[in-house]
Amino acid sequence: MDNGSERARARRSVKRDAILKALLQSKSHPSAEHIYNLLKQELPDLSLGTVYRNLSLFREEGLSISVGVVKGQERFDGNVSPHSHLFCSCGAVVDIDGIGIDEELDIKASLLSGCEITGHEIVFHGLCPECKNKKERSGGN
Amino acid sequence: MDNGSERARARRSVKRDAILKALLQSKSHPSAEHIYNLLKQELPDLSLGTVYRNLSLFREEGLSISVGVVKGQERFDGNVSPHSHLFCSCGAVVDIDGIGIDEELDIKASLLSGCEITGHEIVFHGLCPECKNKKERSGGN
DNA sequence: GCCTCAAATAATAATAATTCTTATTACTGA
DNA sequence: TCAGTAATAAGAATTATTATTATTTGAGGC
Repeated sequence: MDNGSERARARRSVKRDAILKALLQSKSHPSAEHIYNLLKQELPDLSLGTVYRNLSLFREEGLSISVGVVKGQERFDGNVSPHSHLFCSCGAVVDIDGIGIDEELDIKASLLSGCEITGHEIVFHGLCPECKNKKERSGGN
Repeated sequence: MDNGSERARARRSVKRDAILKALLQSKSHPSAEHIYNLLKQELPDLSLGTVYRNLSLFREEGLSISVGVVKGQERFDGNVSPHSHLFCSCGAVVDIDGIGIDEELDIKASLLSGCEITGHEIVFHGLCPECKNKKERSGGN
């Protein structure tokens, strides 16, 4: 087989690399705008459209995932291994590691629904550590 | 009988009732636009803003939930009892009933992360029955 | 039956996120 | 060097959602 076509995609690109690196290093599950603001300093001629474009590419290539939409903005994660997230009412998205994925659930759901299930994720709701502390300090609970 | 203050809120509103009824009857987890198109026939002077406004109210009042954003559009569900959903790549959202919520998970996640967890949901990915059939008929597995 | 008040509504303007378009630039292979 | 291709920036266009404003509706008191 001819991997010329392979070589043809996803080569050279300073900005692509910077966007991917920023995504991989971030723990905050950033939005496109978030990454744009982060990189604008070191890459002043970066455009928001380029960030959107590359984030879409990463997702298609399996280099990243979308963890959901918060306040209208899509949030991304460079950690593609299966793990869970908590969505805080303040807008923060927090990794929840250590919750195993029960593959039996997919089989069960498939039988129950007649759907073809390729996987699942667990979405937690509540308060991130900061908001939890703030609430406790102000007398709640 | 006189419970004036009760009567004072959420009384009269043909449109509110129609929107709520459409949401409760729908199994497709409609978007605001979806409901608007549905009701426009019987209520020609319904406005999209009214649909958005009432869907927000329902969510605040606990009469409905948001199940997520698909292709930029928020999708709602009048079934507020805990249950799971499958998100198909075609945009369909399918109820997955019969998957119990494991409350132990919330406690475990809380201990693991330092977050305050108020609940969780399971989000399945895959193909809805229609897309599954289509795929099988066209030869793929 | 009229009047007043408050809430619901429609229409539309405004806003915000995302996608699309176009021209330009940079790299690659011949 | 040159042609071809992909990446890019900038901004226009699109789309979903929210905010604003004036109007309408219905309830209750007179």
